[in-house]
Amino acid sequence: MDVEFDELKALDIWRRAIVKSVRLDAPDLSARQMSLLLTVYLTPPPHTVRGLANLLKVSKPAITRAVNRLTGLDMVRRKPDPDDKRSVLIQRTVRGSVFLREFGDLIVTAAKEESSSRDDVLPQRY
Amino acid sequence: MDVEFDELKALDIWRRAIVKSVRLDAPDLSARQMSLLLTVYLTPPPHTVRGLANLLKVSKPAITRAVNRLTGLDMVRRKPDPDDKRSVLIQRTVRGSVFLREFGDLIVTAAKEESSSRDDVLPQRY
DNA sequence: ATAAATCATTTCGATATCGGAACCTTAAAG
DNA sequence: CTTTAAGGTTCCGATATCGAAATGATTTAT
Repeated sequence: MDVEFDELKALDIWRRAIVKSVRLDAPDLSARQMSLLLTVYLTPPPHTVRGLANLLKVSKPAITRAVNRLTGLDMVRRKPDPDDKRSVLIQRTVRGSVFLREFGDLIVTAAKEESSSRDDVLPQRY
Repeated sequence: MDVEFDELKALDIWRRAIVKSVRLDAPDLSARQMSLLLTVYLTPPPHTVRGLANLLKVSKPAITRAVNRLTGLDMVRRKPDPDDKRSVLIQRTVRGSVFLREFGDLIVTAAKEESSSRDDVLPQRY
């Protein structure tokens, strides 16, 4: 019961945050892309294609594609590894930091609102 | 200061949850698709294409596409509106409920983990 | 009854992503 | 030195999604 209540609350915070993000016309990132972005920003470097593929349990080409997308958005960047010229380090960017800062703020705001105002949830016709 | 800390904590919970979801090979939903799914499950019906488009501030064809995807996954279903034959109601399914239940559990679990070990995992700045 | 507005989908050409195999470069092993 | 392994990208055909305009079906307004 308590668990179910927590789950519902958690899901609702998640909903509020992601709905706001979509409404703000943020880049429409997939779960893979978002998980990669968050990993690069919130876990200790170095981050490599191989390492991210293992962590997320997806193929290396899938990581390459996600990095391509995020690089196109200037949210991460590739840096050749000086110690192993086969390897590429995935690093942060200013834009990525800004995006995640704002996204974090959306979550915090959503958590604070937490079922106080229901203005934005009511369907149109009533 | 406190705000930044909360944001970081929130982002890290988000990271843990979404990384786990990706690792579990859950459907790779986009932000739009996830926001639509959560809205259908957590806000009061009825849900229509038009209403969802207004709520998420995206075009109606974008909603149609997202509903197509989620329908293919059997996570929502279309039901013709008996009162207005132009309209289509987007409704829940068993599979969608199960998915969100599990996803909610991932968030709750991530939130519990977070409070225990954070210093080891988080970088100094983001 | 006719015209206008509404709801959702379809179409269009273009781009993005899919999984998996093949590829290239570099590093390590023999 | 040659061979094998590792790291990452590119290729392949196929599918998915993009925004914008057009379409079909139904409802509302004149």
